[in-house]
Amino acid sequence: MSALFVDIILPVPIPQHFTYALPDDMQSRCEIGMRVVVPFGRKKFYSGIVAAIHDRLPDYDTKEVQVILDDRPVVQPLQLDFWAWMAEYYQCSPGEVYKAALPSGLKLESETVVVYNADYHEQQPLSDKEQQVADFLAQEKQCTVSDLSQATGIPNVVPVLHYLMSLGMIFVSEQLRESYKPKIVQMVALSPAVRNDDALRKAFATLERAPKQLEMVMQLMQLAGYKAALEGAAIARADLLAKGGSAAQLAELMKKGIVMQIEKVVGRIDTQLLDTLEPHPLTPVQQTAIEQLRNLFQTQHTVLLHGVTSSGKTELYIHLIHEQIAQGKQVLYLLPEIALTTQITTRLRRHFGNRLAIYHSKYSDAERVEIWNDLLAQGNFNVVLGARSAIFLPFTNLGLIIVDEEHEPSYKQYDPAPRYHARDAAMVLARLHGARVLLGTATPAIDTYHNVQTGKFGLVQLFDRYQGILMPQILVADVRDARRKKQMRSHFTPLLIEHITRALADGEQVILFQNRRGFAPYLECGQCANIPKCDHCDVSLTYHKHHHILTCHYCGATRPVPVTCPACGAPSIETRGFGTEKIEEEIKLIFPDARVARMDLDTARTRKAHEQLIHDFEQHAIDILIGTQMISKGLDFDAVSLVGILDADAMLNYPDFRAFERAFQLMAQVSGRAGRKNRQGTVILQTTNPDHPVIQQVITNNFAHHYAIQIAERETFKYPPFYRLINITLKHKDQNKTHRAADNLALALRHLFGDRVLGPQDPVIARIQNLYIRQIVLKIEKKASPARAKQLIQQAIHALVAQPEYRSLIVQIDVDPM
DNA sequence: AGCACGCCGACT
DNA sequence: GTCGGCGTGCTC
Repeated sequence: MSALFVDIILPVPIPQHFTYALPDDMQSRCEIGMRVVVPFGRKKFYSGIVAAIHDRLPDYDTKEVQVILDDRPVVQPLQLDFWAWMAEYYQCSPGEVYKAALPSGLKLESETVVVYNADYHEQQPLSDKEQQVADFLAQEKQCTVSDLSQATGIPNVVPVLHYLMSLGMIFVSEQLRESYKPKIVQMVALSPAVRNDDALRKAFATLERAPKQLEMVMQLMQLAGYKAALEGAAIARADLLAKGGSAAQLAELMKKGIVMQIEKVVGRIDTQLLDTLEPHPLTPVQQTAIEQLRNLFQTQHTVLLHGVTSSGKTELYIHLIHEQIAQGKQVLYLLPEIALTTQITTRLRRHFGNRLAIYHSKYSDAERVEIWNDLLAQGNFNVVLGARSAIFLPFTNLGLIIVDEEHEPSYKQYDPAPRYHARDAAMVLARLHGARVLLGTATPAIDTYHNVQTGKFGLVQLFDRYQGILMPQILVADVRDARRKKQMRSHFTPLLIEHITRALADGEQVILFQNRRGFAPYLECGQCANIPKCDHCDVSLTYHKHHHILTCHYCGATRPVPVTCPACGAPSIETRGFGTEKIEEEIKLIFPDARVARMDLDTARTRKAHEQLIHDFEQHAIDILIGTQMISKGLDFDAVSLVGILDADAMLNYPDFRAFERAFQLMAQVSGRAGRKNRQGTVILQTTNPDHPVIQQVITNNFAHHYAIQIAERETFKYPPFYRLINITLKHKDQNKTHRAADNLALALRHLFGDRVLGPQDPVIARIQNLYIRQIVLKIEKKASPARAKQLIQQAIHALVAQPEYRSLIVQIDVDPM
């Protein structure tokens, strides 16, 4: 047998595979896609993925594969192709894709464990720190380095360990810890020896003077069923003890050999069969739509379903999923994280029962591992409802990918790499599977709609609201006018106040939208106009009144609120601007009898808190809900008659070529929350600029006009979808170096790309966490080869960081930035 | 990304 | 004098 080597993907941001020798005895067992444990660096061990097996001897010394962890691949060849595409397209390392793709329970990493040497008896004089560590270890026998550091309170404990190791007092070893643990339930059954009538009778006789124990055996047999119990059926120990009786009695029964305890591995995911609903019959309009979809999918890979809110898109999805399942295919249903609420999950659960897996960040990692393994084994699941990371699951037979709320910018991952767009990646994934993609939204992304216009995507429209719900009427409240007439009550126009009052009087619910959390975006000294800024970032600090603290929304740093101005000493610190917290406070003052709640990142951080708020609002325990864009997604409420958009201007004044697109989407989406059966909802849009084209487009619900204006601008100013953007971000803690490096790189790129290079320029926030930031943007023609462009960019970056001066420069590439 | 090596400031 | 800060270089 010739020597074999394996190329391994390791979870490090180094743009290559690592080649290891495969020991002879592993050669027959090793397959592509399996996990192996390999040594990496001076001491660490990692689990990596076998990407290739070959016999090409590398020109460096190889280390050996230590263990093969799996007896079948956990990553399939098709997935590895997908990973390779992603690493290439989004310009990151294979290891970064691996890190994003696998649930952490399947990624192992070694940890240094310190072991106390029991044979060590020498007395050496030790320093305080050394004595402290020695005492702790003498007691604990062994401990991880991080636990040791925490227990002793010594931040840098490694040098101490080095010294104690040289004395022979301790050893260190690298241990892999398996973070995924199958869930085990203790079960109780009759011992084999008593599993016949005769033996059981005799056993009962011995329990004559232990009535409690006898009773427990009877309980066991009742719970398991008499006949089944005799065949060895087991019941959960916890269930048995819940019927009364003590652990001591159970222990006694085990000692007598009458019952036995068994460990059973159970899934965390509820797989019991549920009664599932048949799909509801479709309305004629929906029926037409679904037929159009089926026809288009004959010829198109991707179809856009452009349907207004409440037009029954979800019902169409459910029908299509049923069709796919009937054909033995799998379906992936993607939603942005914030839209994955219980409302949608319970609805799908009712239809697909235990065939539906839900995969997103608020589920535990152990659950994610189980979903992964189930799909790999082609077990229960054939529908996955998930956030963007669900595209990495090991599908075997994908027939359809639904990307709902297709326009959502949160489908793009920004940090850490891979900076992928789940919608675009889903289309690549679908091609690999020969599957179709359905994009759904009420407000298509400009890029997507352009693909429809050019015939790349099919289009199905659904403009009738379900069950006769009317589109809301949208009214503009002119803030500038109200201010001039001194009619504003804090941040509310008379029109908004009037409508809130009426809605409350009619027992209806109100949603107020303000896309900014906290109390006030910044503080300002009334005397000298000084604004408290973050020490590490170039942003003003946001005032959070509830916690009475100033927070930086970029690095999370907090500071106490100054009583007097730090610059001039005047006691005249004033709040400026307004966030959800301030709106909440003011609404409570104006409507003291209304039940008011706030939903933003601060109040809905956990899944529980989020669901509680939604539940309370559904149950009408809340009259007025104030929220950020969190409220614009995935929520359908029946009794919302009024939606207030408090500050439309903030969205329009954002310096980004997609600002108008996003403002339109947000306002249209939020407006979609208004409206109820049999009655028209109202949206009040507060702005200082009622004539702004985007405001007009929202009022008239005129997507076509919005698209026409936007697409013309994109073409004129060379933006997507006509050009492909690549953002290059440079970061360095020295401002001068950041600037010089950026100028250098821009110059080099101009030689290659000419005036397709923009900048360098300061990003909106020019310093985050003490790193100064510059940005270069490249606009590449759509027809040009992106691979070639990326290759040239990489070369230019390599040449730059090869200069000693720019060694610690951080360079990030963001392909198709949002 | 980790991790170790190596060179300069604030403490015994 | 050293303890310990983080700049720098390397990982098959």
